[in-house]
Amino acid sequence: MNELSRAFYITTPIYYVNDRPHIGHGYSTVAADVLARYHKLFGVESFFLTGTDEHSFNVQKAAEKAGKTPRELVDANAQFFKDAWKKLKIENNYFVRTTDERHKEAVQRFITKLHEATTPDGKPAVYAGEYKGLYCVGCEKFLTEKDLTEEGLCPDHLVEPESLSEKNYFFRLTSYLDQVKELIETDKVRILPKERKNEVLGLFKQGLEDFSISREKATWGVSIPFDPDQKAYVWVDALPNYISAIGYGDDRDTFEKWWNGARVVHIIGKDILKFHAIFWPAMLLAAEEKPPDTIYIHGYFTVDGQKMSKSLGNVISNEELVERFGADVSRYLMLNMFPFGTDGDIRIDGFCRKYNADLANDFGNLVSRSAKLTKKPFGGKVPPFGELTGDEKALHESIKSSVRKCREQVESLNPNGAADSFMDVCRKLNRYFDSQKPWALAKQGKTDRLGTVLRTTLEGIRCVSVMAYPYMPNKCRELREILATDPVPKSLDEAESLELLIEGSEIKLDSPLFPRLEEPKTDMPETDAKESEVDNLISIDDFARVQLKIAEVLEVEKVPRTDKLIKLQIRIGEEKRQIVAGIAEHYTPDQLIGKKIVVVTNLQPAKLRGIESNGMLLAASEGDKLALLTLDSDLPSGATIS
RNA sequence: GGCGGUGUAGCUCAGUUGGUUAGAGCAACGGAAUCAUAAUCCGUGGGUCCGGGGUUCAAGUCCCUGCACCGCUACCA
Repeated sequence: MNELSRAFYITTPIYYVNDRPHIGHGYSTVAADVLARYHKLFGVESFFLTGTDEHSFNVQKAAEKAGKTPRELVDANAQFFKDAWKKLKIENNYFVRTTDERHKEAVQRFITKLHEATTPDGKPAVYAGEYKGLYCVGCEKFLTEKDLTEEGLCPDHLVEPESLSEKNYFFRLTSYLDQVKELIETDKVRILPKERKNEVLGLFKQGLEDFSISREKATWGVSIPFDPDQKAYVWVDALPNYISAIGYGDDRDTFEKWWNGARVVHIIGKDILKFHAIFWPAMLLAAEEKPPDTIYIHGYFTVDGQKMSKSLGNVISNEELVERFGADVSRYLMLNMFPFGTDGDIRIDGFCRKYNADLANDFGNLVSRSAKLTKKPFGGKVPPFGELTGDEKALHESIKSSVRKCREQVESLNPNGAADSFMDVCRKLNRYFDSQKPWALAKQGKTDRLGTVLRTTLEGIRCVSVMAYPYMPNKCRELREILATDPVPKSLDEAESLELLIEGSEIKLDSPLFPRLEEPKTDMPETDAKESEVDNLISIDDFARVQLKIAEVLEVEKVPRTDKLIKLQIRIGEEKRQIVAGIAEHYTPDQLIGKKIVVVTNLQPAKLRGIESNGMLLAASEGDKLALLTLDSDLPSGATIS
């Protein structure tokens, strides 16, 4: 395959506008930016799209709460993302917002196409239906029983969903499943990394249903053209951003160029895999457009083994990282702490260590040591070549092979591999430098040979400045200015030559390119715990709504054929109740009988595995440990907690 | 419980269609060197390639089985 022979269109997900950008968003965005910049450096025409997802009931709600119009809110929030990307030196070609008129028109056009479409088995692709279900306001979606936690709550928001029924339009996904499955099996739609392809194919086995593309109650959204009372629902609104941004609705030539003429790559996180790998290609088939070529699912990271979350207060923002390391280094570190496509853990001291090992020691120090040696014998100027030996020729070949590797790795969408390729060159240069002992040559007065060695090394560094440019555009520009060459490399080909520096031009190195950092134990980018607490504040009235009481456990029995569920008969004062809890992995029935526990008593009843649960017991957990809340000293059951 | 995945040096991982002394980066240790940002270079890993069984002239690599962890998902292919 030679994917580098055609234009390149890469996208990130559009980020939900109510979120604040953190390094999770940064990760996707930097990855896409680096890949896009590499393609440009390879001479491949590229288009890089990112943006924000701005419709939803929650946006409407948040705006009301903030006393703003939705428009004001999304304008302000979208700006946070734009600012973050600016700081990270993201060079997107376009920033799509789902509230753009242009996008909305494209969505309407897309929905109209779907509405007019007939499925392969001769049915309308879109039909009206009644949707009954459990609706979580937070998720702004209907949940199925199986989505819920053991307590019957939405797993993301931990609130009980409402029972709701409304008229919706549905997309007849089931009629396209065979086609989509084949696209994936045959890699016409390539799912990377390949383990993810299996996961998607597994979803087909489980069975998929038609999905709803509209909502009746929403007001902040795109109207359904053939039924303006309905608004487009998330997937049919969000996914078309990939085509609206390149002219699906209003510029067919541009659309042709980037959608049909380019290699279309969606970079996504695993949470939206199903929608991108299955829903999106199916809708595109119905709308008579081609599916994307590649969907790359990157990993998530945890911070010190824990999921990044507002409530844990361990969210790292892009700004914090940039403040500490600068944009370029942040870009390099974000992407290279662990392999692309797998989950990884970020440790508190990991960034510094990686920075010192790669950039300060291998890269920056190489620049310093070679530049310094040109000072005396050559007056700090680029020395001329003398006669080349086998060592220089071998080095040159070796660099060329690293450049090839760089190209291959980018072609297979692996930014880590590209970083490896230029770090390899740094190591090769350090090795070459050591083996030639230029400092000894200087003492021996072998100026001719010394010049050759230094020149070769400097040329090699220039090669690195080309290969690393997509990662660290500013640092590389700085380095190229030090080397007195064009600040911006024109093509990766420049990395294959060892004779592009201008002899006699001055090398201007005043301070280390990547100064070494102390490795602090704990003061990595500080988390915004304070801020998240402020965000989470509730009033005393809110708290008072939750009724907590002491209960005594009377009988306990494990719910058969479940891993976690346990059924408890409890006594609250004189009242007896049954509750179900997901603690079987941590407590045996015997351990629980007779215990005094804390129970939420005014929770809506829920059915778990068909067993009614009237309340929720309180327990604390961290990682895989869990402990019940009990009493410090004895009180009768039924006692209230406040 | 089902399906899928993973289990290789202290850590993160590579290991092609089974074939000579199992590799890389980081960390550690020893040495060299001293141009450099206490940076660099060289050397060092008695690793049961998770355990057990099997196929084979030959298995980290294939088959069976047990265990552990992860992902998706739950009366279910």
